[in-house]
Amino acid sequence: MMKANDIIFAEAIGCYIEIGYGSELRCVRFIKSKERLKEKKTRTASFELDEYFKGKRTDFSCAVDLSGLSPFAQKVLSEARNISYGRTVTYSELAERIGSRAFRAVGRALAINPAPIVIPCHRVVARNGMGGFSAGVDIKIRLLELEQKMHP
DNA sequence: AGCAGGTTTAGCG
DNA sequence: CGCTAAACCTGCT
Repeated sequence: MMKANDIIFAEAIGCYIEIGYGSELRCVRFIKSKERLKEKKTRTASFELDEYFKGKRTDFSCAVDLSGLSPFAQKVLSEARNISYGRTVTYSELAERIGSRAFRAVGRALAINPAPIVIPCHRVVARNGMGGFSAGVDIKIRLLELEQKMHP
């Protein structure tokens, strides 16, 4: 299928989400726009994300296109997908799950995550608290709060 | 080779 | 208890 972009508004975190499609889901990114954008949903992933932000969905059916990433990064990201809704894991724990002690490299792999949320990199936190987030820690916090609220 | 990264842990003040 | 400093791996220049 050819490439296309959808846009949805995530009320829970107060910003727009752009979803890029290739042959599979290719990327997800956050848009902090003041202007009102027009929503566009042409694929299932868009609807699923929309439901997610309303707290009605806890998992995604779509595959993510990880080609182009290093084998290590692919391992990290696919393992990250196994983290269940409302749960958090530390960087070092995620590293152990893929049979490595490279917690720091894990952070690096998560930082280049092409599709946040679908690949729940926001559920990976530092041992002493929050850790970072490529799109801004504020968004990470909002996401975790959303999941906390639906999964007490 | 060398450096920096979404860390971690130990060690000192 | 809060802060600095060294260490663990991987990916880019």
